Amino acid sequence: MTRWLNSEQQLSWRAWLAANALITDALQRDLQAQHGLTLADYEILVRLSESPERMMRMSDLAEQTLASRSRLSHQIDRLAKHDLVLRVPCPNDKRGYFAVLTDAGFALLEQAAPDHVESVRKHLVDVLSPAEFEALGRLSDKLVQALDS
Amino acid sequence: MTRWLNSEQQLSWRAWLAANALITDALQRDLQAQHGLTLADYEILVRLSESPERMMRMSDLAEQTLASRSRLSHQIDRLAKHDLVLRVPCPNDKRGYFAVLTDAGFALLEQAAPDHVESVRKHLVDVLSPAEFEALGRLSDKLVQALDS
DNA sequence: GAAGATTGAGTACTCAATCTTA
DNA sequence: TAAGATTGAGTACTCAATCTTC
Repeated sequence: MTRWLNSEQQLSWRAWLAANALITDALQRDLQAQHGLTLADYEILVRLSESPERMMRMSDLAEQTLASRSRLSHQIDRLAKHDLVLRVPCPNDKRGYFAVLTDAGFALLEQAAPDHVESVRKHLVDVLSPAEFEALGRLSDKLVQALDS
Repeated sequence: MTRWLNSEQQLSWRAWLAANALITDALQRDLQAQHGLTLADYEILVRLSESPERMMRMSDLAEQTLASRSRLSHQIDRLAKHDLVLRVPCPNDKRGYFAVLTDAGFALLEQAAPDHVESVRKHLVDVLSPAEFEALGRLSDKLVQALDS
């Protein structure tokens, strides 16, 4: 027997869907218009910039950015074509590669970051009170934990 | 001067991003594997099924499903190719078209709906307490309201 | 045989240009 | 000129197949 959602749950569910789609689109539009990057591109640059030597193994990067390996591979192709990242073979494991952030990539990230933070604040963080935003974070984290198992 | 996010806000922000991506992917995977539909396809079928005569103007449908007109047009092409929807010219406004849910489309939706609800419960609704899920809905709704203005 | 990573074909989305009627 | 809707070209993602090294 199907346990349908009641009408309040329906509304919550649709609000969640809509918030996701609208905010993601808004952030993506800003980032694209201002710096020619997709959100996924931006995430990659951020992760690399936070890593030692500004490099990460392809598989680790895929995992952290929630992308499939295949998708990441195509994405790195595109970023490499614009000289924002570089592929370097791994000396220890000859199957592996590192993606390395170039100086140009780092420079672009430094340019984009303030605008992106502003955009995240405008569409998400500053729309809620600090307590509300924290609550949203806690709920989101709970959902993530559940999915990882 | 850029107002960066503090480290707690960073964590909340990343949790929100991750929850979005993971849950959307999980729902999409289930729907695709079980019924060969994307989430966007499903939304279209739902909206049509809830409308009088099971039909809607293309522009209204685009607005409700948060798609661009161009994207909706391509999507309806694909759904029409599988005989799940149908295009019908609007008699009052000769510029306009209706998308109409076919019997086959309705039947597929009836098949898919129970599985999809189960999937939504499993990955989202039932992971949280009723109060938590309601809170998530309220916060999401607040975000949506803000974006609409 | 399994893990790291890439490839190509098919599918889906975006953006600007276009067509038609209001 | 605006609005409703579509089109096609370019770009991005998915899935299964492949290659290489472990």
